[in-house]
Amino acid sequence: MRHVQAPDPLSRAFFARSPIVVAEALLGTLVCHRLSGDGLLTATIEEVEAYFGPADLASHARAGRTARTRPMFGPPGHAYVYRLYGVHWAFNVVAHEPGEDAGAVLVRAVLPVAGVEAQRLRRARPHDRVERLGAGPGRVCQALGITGDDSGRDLTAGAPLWIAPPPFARDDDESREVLVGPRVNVAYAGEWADRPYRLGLAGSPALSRPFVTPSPDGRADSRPARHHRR
DNA sequence: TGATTGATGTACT
DNA sequence: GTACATCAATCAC
Repeated sequence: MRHVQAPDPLSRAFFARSPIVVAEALLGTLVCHRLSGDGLLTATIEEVEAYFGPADLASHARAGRTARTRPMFGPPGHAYVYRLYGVHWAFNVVAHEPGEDAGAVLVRAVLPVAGVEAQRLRRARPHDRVERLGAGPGRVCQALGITGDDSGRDLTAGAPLWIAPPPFARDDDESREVLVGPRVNVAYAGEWADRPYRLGLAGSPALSRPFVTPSPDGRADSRPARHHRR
């Protein structure tokens, strides 16, 4: 396999902003995981969700600081990994402004870049198309080999797990356009369930599911919500 | 000490 | 479209 120069990690300051700002900034960036045996696995972030502090009824921080959620209340730029439905892992990046107590960005979908075959073999369904290997929070962790052991890890310190700036220019396609919608499966969160905190790259083949915005009459709109160009 | 609950994915009809 | 695996964290006694 071709040797790949490991890119530098994003700085602490990148993550020390509002979760929704960090969420949008993370689109197109590169998750890097160096694993003994598989070498360097990388994938671009295609879809994210922002979660705020205790006031956000959809956020794990709503219950306050617990053993599980401790990383969310810690310094920005660390990983928060938790078990979902007792089956899957989900990968978050801790992000909040200085002075705020908690916040994180859930990585819902990635597109494998380096170590694609290794990522394929890690998946329960290795026959999936590359574009679908990381299309969902659980799939992200399976493909990249991220587990609960990584929770609390500093993502700004480089190997073994870090996030690097976008590796590709996206000037000439519509992937720079950002889709916006409500977060997935947080209906229990009252008014917070409807807030537009799910972001994705328009035209990405790796989205976990389509973006659909509710229209004022309550029916689903057939067109995805469009955001400004970046 | 026991019961419920998910920021889901996969297999199956 | 529906069923269900599978379990840590959390909450109700």
